[in-house]
Parts: sequence; C-alpha cells; structure tokens
Amino acid sequence: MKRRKVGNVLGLAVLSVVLERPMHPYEMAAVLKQRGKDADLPIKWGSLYTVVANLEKHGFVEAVESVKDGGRPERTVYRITPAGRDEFEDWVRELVGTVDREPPRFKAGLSMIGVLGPDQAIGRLRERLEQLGARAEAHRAALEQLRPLMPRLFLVEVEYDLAMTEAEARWVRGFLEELTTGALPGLDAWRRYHETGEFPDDLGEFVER
Amino acid sequence: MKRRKVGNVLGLAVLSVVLERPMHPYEMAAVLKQRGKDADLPIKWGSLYTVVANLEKHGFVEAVESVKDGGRPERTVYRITPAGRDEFEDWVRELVGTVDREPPRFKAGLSMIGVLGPDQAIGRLRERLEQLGARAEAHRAALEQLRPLMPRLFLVEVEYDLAMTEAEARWVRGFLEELTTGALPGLDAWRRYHETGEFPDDLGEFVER
DNA sequence: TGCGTAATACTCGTCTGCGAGTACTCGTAG
DNA sequence: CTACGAGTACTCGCAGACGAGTATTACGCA
Repeated sequence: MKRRKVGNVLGLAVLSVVLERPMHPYEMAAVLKQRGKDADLPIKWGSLYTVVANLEKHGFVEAVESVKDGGRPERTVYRITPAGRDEFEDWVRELVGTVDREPPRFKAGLSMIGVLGPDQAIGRLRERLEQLGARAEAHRAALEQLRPLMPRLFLVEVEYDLAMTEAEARWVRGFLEELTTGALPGLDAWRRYHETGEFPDDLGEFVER
Repeated sequence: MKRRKVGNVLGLAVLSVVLERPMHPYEMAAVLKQRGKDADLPIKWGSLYTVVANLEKHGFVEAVESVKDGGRPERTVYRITPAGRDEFEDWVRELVGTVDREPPRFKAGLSMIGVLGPDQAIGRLRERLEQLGARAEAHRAALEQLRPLMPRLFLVEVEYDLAMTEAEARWVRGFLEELTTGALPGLDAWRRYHETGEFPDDLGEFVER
C-alpha cells in the first residue's frame, strides 16, 4: 500500500483548482473545462463526485458550507486543507520527477504490426502521419495565439506536447521511408508470410528475449 | 456504442498469442511474460480471466476442451475464431493508424509545475533526465543484443520507444537549460510567487483561450 | 406570454479492473 | 521420505470509474 490515497488524476486537477479558492464540484469541472484542461484530462461527470468524496475522506479537502442559492439544487462548497496542499505538491513532484511511462497504445500496435501486411501497414502509418501533422499544426497555432497573453511557464506543457508530436512524426516518417523504398530487411519475407500465412524457417527466436 | 466489444488491451495481447495455437489462460500469461510483452502491458491476473471470458462471450475465442492433466486443477483451453482473427487485425489497424493520445501524466505535471518553485522544478527535472537516460541506455543495449537474433520487424517497437525516450530527454534538457541559465522569461516572478505565495498583477489570462 | 432548449448540479446503478487469496502439485535438500 | 518453497491455475469480492438519467432554473425568441 505504497499507492496514493486518491489515485485518479482527476483528483489532481480538482486539487489544482480548489487551491485557488473554495468551490463546489460542478464549478471545478466548469473552471477546468474553461481553462482547456479537459483536453488533457477529459472530465468524467461520474468520477468527479466520487473523487471529491474520496479527497474529503482522506482529509485533503473539507466541506465549507452548503449553499441554497436561488432555487438551484443545493451545492456543497469544498476548501483545500493543509494536508491537501502537501498532497498536491507531492503529487506534482512525483509526476515531474519520475518517468512511469504508461505504455503508449501505439507501441502495442507496432509490436503486432506483422499481422497487417506491409501494404496495409504503410497505409495506416500514412494516416497516422497525417494526424500527427494536424496535431502539431494545431499546437503551433495555439502557441502563437497564446504566447502574447500568457507567461511562458503556462505554455510549457503545450511546447512539450508539440515536441513529442514532432518527434513521433519524424520517427514514423523514417520508418515509412524504409518500408516504401524497400530498405527494411526481410520485407519480402514479411509479404510472403502475410500472403501465404506461413513463416520462414527461423522460429528459434521465440524462446529468448 | 462505437466502442470495441472488449476494451481492455490485455484482450489484444490474448488474441495475439492465441492466434498461434490454442491455449489456456495461465499459459497465455506465461507466454506473454516470457516474450517480454509484460514490460509494455503488465499482466494483471485478475483481469486475465475476465477478459478471456469476455472474448468468449463475444465469440472471438471459444473453449476447445477442458483438460484434467495430471492432478492439476482443470484447465480450459481456448482457440481463436474467425471473428477473433478479424477483430484482432482490425484492432491493430486502429492502433497503428490513429493517434488517440492518452495524455501522458508528465504533461499534467508540467502544467502544474508552477507550484514547485523553480529550484525544486530543476531538481525534479534532473531526476527525470537521469531516468530517461537509463531507459534509453537499456533500450540500446537490448537492441544490440537482439538485433542478430530477430528480424528487424520484431524490434520496431523498441526502436520507436528509444526514439521517443531520446526525444523527451532532449526536450527536458533544453528546458532545464533555460531554467538554469535564467533564459526563461518570468523566472524571478515565478520565484517570488513561490516564496511569497502571491501573484504579480497579470491575472487577466484566465478567462480566455 | 408561452415554449423549447441550454445550463446547472448532481445521483444512481452497472460494469470492470484487479489485488489478494486458495488449493493443489512437483522438485529437492536435508 | 518428508517438509518446504516455488510454481501452477485459477476464484472472489470489493472499490472505482463512468454513462445515462433527473430535476430545476434561466433564457432566447416568436
């Protein structure tokens, strides 16, 4: 039980907003959304209330008041506690300081790319490349637009994302090059395997690693 | 309901092994583990049986026999169906062809790096850089060792991972550079904020984007 | 003034993921 | 020859995640 008391990243997001001022859950979601954080961490309504309740259970936030404002449903406003502040900082420290690498799904796909023939593989990789290009472009545009409005520090995540997107695009382009020019060794063996369904006779490679 | 009938990636892994020959769940896990796939997709025993059951429910695999071999607990052996084959290929196609980008936790950390002061940020980033270096090194070693034993095609995922790790390391190094040389604009405002806890007066940036 | 639609602020129940057990067996060191 | 630890092959139950629903109010507009 070395695990974080509240494991959901949404909890981190909640802490980050409630740090500024007390809020009720719905407002947290609204603020997060409006700041564009929901692009990185999609807000699930179902989880929000569970997560806030958990944060409360562990003493990271506490209920301040229950306002019956106008005729609207009753809202419970939460405030961050000192323990919550600590937890938040510590969490950020962990996130920044350690690479845990939840393995990207693309990697799983790559490791099984064999089942598609080379031709399908090429097609799919082209699609991916296109999407990566669009994503990079969108980030560049966002940066350009935001740069004059915000301190650099608040844009660093976008710069990072852009850098990584470009890196991936570069890699995919390189791999694609190898596939299309036929530079990748074993390309025809691959094609033969995919068409006939049978391996060449070099299967001894499974036992090791 | 556009979602995949069995959503868990572990399902993909199961399909990928059961494609070669019929197996019982425990054996699937063993094979996966022994091939080192468990580095990318940690096998959770709890999920394995649920996932296999689900695959069966949707007709992607079917039970072949229940062997009572020796005195061991009874094992149910599963075989892939044609539908399972299709599902598998389609899944791989999706994985390779579309970038869905489950947002890296590091990005979340970066977007909140403000709460750590610049000094702590620097420390943590140094740690990360070190870990990235180790990871890259490990991958390079693995590649060198495996290259003569396996066709290139089976190493492509590792090459990809290496490329991405290096890219991240490069980015972190660059950012760290800016922080340590003081090239990052607003660095002292940041330090002041962290020490005193109060913002400079430019808060108008929250409302837009 | 009446009506449809959007926004507000949740609640509920299902379904999944998975950690922690369980029970049996085999090899082997003493 | 027997006790013990490591492997084998699962089962169970709970905690969390999340979609879909609900009830109320505000607001545009014809």
